[in-house]
Amino acid sequence: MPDHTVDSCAPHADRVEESHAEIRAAFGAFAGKWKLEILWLLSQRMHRFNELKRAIPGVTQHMLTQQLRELESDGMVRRTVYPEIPPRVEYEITDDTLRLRPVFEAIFVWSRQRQAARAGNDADDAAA
Amino acid sequence: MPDHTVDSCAPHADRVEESHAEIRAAFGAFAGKWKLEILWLLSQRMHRFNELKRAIPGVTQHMLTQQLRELESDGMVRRTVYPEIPPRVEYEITDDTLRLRPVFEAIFVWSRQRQAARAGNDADDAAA
DNA sequence: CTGTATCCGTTTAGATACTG
DNA sequence: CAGTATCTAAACGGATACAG
Repeated sequence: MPDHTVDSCAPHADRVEESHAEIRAAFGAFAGKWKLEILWLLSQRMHRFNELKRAIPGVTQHMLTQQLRELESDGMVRRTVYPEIPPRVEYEITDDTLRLRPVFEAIFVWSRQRQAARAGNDADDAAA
Repeated sequence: MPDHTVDSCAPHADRVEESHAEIRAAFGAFAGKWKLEILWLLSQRMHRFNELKRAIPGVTQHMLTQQLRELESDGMVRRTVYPEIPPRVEYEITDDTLRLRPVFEAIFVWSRQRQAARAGNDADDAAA
């Protein structure tokens, strides 16, 4: 999708500065040690609280609750409480975070290219 | 590049677990408050130390040095020292980080969709 | 210019106990 | 099950001063 809000003849420096502000804002939305991992898990499917806790080795209840609350107030995650015994709380992504899937896919591609490049370098080293 | 190490008829859960390990590793590579922003700036062009410092409002010399050293030892950034007076140090991306550009572009797309969705919701709210 | 060293406050993290 | 509350320790981050 081309950007028709900006004159495409504008000097490159303007676009870079605008991009810088944008990317800072975007990065801020998922800054936090566990947020990307939480969002990635939720982009696969809905999770209950303890499901997330088990799925993320190393996270504590304390931090998981905190990060989930921040994601919720940023509109990145929807929290649904079922008033049952025992209690059930489900976490889902919102439309905003569903659109993060291409980002995760791009990260996958990068990660695999990086591993392949390293394997290639290792092979070169071994051959040399 | 398809994954031929795994039977493509394998249950979905296997792929998800494999993906989880991959994405954790990938996230770890640019975990750190300033790393994504540094990598994004360097993906545009080479920067000198103080250029980066000026370009990243809020970063301190301390943290910038630390994060650059970590990125360097992870092979994400190349550091070149010119033994001149005054000293000159240049930071460039490596091939590994050049391939992060699609990730940044995906983040841009997401960021703009998010803003557009919010503007749309605001318009809906106003119209209702 | 490009750092390093130090001090200090904030954030993160882990452990434990307790609640609806 | 899904949290909250509290305490403590460690890691992170920022300000300042100093150095090659």
